[in-house]
Amino acid sequence: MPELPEVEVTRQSFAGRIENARIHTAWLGKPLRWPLGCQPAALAGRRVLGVRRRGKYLLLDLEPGLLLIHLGMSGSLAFSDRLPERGVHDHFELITDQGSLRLHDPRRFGAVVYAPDEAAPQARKLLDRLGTEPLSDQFEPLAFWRGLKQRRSAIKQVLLSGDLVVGVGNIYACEALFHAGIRPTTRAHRLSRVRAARLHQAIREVLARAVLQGGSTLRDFSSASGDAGHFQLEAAVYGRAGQACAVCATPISLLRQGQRSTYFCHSCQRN
DNA sequence: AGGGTGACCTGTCGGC
DNA sequence: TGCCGACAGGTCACCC
Repeated sequence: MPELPEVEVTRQSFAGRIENARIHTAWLGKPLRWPLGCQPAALAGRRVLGVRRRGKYLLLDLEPGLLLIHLGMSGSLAFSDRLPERGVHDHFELITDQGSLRLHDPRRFGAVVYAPDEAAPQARKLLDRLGTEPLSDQFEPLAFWRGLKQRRSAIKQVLLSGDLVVGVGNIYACEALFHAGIRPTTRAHRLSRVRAARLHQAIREVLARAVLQGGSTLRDFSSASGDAGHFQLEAAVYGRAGQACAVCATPISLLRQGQRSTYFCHSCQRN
């Protein structure tokens, strides 16, 4: 479910409310992608100082410690002072004096990992390889283009790999490539500096717009406050195979790249 | 070392 | 109605 916009919207929806909360109880259900790395009971009594985001990870700064939360494909968080009874797909919960934070994740590709701090191996293992934050000033067109020049695989695969730029998943890779007029199969190293700059801009605009729209709700994503996203309603290509392109009316094409669906306009997007 | 593939897990949907 | 395969927002370990 969650790409950068969904993760950021989730963060914004509960960061302020959990700030300075004292953890009363931590509860762990079925195994997630990785083990927590500590006993849940060891988290009791700690404070939650705040919530940051790095790529698709949420970082809960504790006193002391750090919790890394990844939503995988089907995860979502809920934060409230009164949550309904736990369901079969609820697998982690932090009960605090300001409300409960609960992870719902049917496929369990998500994870909650404890690390003593950000420099600890448990955290570095997950964060070290991550590329640049696309909405930060660190993300520059020229550096992006230089990075692309070193990669021979299809541009969409490079975006999804997350080692050049983070947070771009299947939906927003398709959308950004459409807005930049670039065919998803184009080899990254063949993009000109001008087209790389166009893609750089498209990534920023698409992600920023999606955050404003509350993310994309395809099946059941909602923020930690329970609000659905609306960006899917303005997707130009994602999930629209066979429908007319809004720009040129050509039917949107569908192909598979690395076992993922790619949507694009054969006419608007060129090699 | 870059690049491609299978694996993880559950739910849903379309076709027969 | 029921069964079966394909597919779903991610990413890691493993091969060449």
